[in-house]
Formats: sequence, C-alpha cells, structure tokens
Amino acid sequence: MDRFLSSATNRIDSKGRVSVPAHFRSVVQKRGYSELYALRCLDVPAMDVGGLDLLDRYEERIAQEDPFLQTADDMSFFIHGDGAFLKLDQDGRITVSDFIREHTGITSEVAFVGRGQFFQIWEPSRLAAHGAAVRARLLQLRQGTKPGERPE
Amino acid sequence: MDRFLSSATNRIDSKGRVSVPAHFRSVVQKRGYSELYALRCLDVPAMDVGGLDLLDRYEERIAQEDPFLQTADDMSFFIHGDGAFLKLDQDGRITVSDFIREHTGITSEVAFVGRGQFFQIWEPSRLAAHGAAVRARLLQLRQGTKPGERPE
DNA sequence: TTGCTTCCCGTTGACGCCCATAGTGCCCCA
DNA sequence: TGGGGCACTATGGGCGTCAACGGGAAGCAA
Repeated sequence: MDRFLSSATNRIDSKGRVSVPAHFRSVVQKRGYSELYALRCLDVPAMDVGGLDLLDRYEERIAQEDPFLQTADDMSFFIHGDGAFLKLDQDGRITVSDFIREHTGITSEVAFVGRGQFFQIWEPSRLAAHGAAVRARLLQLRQGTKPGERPE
Repeated sequence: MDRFLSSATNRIDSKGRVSVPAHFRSVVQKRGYSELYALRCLDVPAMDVGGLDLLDRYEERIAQEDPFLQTADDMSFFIHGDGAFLKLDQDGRITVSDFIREHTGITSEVAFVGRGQFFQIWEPSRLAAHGAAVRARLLQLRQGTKPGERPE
C-alpha cells in the first residue's frame, strides 16, 4: 500500500514533537520521500503534507495560467513561499512549529488525515467540524442527483 | 460463491475484538483481500467494509472532477480520510476502534450484513430499525406504483 | 551561558500471535 | 437409525512485540 489512508490523532510532547503515524511513515518511505513539505491550505485551517511532488501538481496548474495575470503570480507565491519543511527525526517524529500552529490552531494534539497522494494535519476538533461539513455537502450532492438512491 | 451474503451478529470480547463470520472470511480470501478497509456510510450509522478496490470506483469518480474545486476535495477527504483499516488477526477477528464505535453506536455486539461486493457492520438494534424502515419504503413504493395490487 | 535541536534510551499500553475451551453441526459406522 | 467422534466456529485469555511517548544528554548557534 503506497497511499495515505485513514486517520489518527497523536499528542504533542513537552518539546513540541509529535509522532507521525507508523503507517504514514511506511508510505513516506515506500514513496522514497527524503523530505516532507507542508503547505498551508487555502480555505481550511489545515496543512497539506507530502513529498516535493506535492508542488508538481500545483506547478502544472500554474503553467496553465497566463503568466501576465496576477493569478499565476499569486499561486506561485503561495506554494513556494507559504510552505515549510518537516524533518522526521529518527523516531519518526516531527516538530510542530509556530508557523503550523498559527494556521491550524493546533495546541496539544495533532490529527493526521490520509488523502491518497499526501496527508493533512489538523487540530482535532476543527477536523471533526470540517468532516461534518464535508459529509453534509456530499449527502446533499447525492440527494440532488439521485433522490433516495445510494451510489454503488 | 464470492459474494458477501446473509447476515450474522457476533459479540465483542473484553479486548474489543469480534469474529468476522466464517462465511465472510472465506469470501475475503477468495477475493484475495489482504486488508479490509472500512468507510463510514454517509446517511446511515454503519460502515461499508471491503477490499481496497472499494476505493477504486470512488477514485475514478474523483478523477472526473476538477481537482481544484471543492467537490473533488470533499470526495477525497471522505474516502481517504474518513476510513479505517481493519486488520484480521489469524483467528479471523477484527478490533472495533473508537472511530467505528462513534459512527455506528456499536458497544457490545456487531451485526454483519452482506451486500454483495462488500459488507456492512451495524449496531444490531439500529440495523433492525433501519431494516424496518427500508421494508416500509419498499412496500410504499410498490403500492404507489401498482395501486390495487397485493405485494407477495 | 541560554535556548533549541538531534540522538538515544526507558516506559507503557495497545495490538498481533498463539493456545485453550465450549458449543454445534456433520459424517461415518455400527 | 442412532450414537460417537470429528471438524469447525465463536470466544476467552496469556504473552511478546512495537508504536507512541516522555525525558536525559550531547551538539550547535546566538
């Protein structure tokens, strides 16, 4: 398995460290990531974390934009400047910097959420709220398309 | 037979484990699932459980969406983040995590329900209530479509 | 020094592996 | 045809391993 799946919540210790779930660490290794890169999400208080290929995806998107327009410049600024490297220590822990705390609201616990090609880190209660909102939107989507039916 | 059929209810032991019905286990083996993946159902307090091919269909669906829109993000969040691995121990048991208990209301017993390509787990009394509601809807549907006819 | 990071080690609790037992259905053979 | 025994499932529990976690100590920079 080489996708980030499922979720887990771990505690931050007195030194500001938190264990990355073992399953995620093995995915990181299988994918051959030597470094982890964390990006502030635009519309939610979470960070996207993955290898440097996380950037490729955004860069492709930027390439589609007209380089004379402000949008391309904004996007470039966002992904290249608004990120941080996360160093895994040899016990598989990362240090939660103020940069991350500010954006996510994380204080004492970190929720890790698999997203397939990458994973996210959240403040647990905010994650719960976001999860509920997502489920509500998807439910509405389903009922809008096929009332009463469940997609198989 | 390689479909999940019928249903059964088993007890959770003091360590939080429950036996997967033997028939389901043989289906799991025939289908070659090395791991089971459980997904929270959107509209009912149950989990869909199957192999990782459960995700394939959803991922194909996501691929059709614009990856920079919210819908794609929601869908990915739901299938990748709102799931959990169920590891079968060598006696064919799984451990019921809090993640599952929260969504299903399961406490001491688990009802397994075959659904063909996958199966579901329920809290037994909620399953009974849901079953009754489903039958009522189907009955109403039939009477609505074919007035004057008697259901068999 | 002071503060911060990295390496290393010990503890603890959860989980997987293993074995044991009880209940049940099935088969075989007298 | 009925009884005994085999096979298998569900369930309980002991025990070892490993991940998460806490903290000491060394290295490094201001």
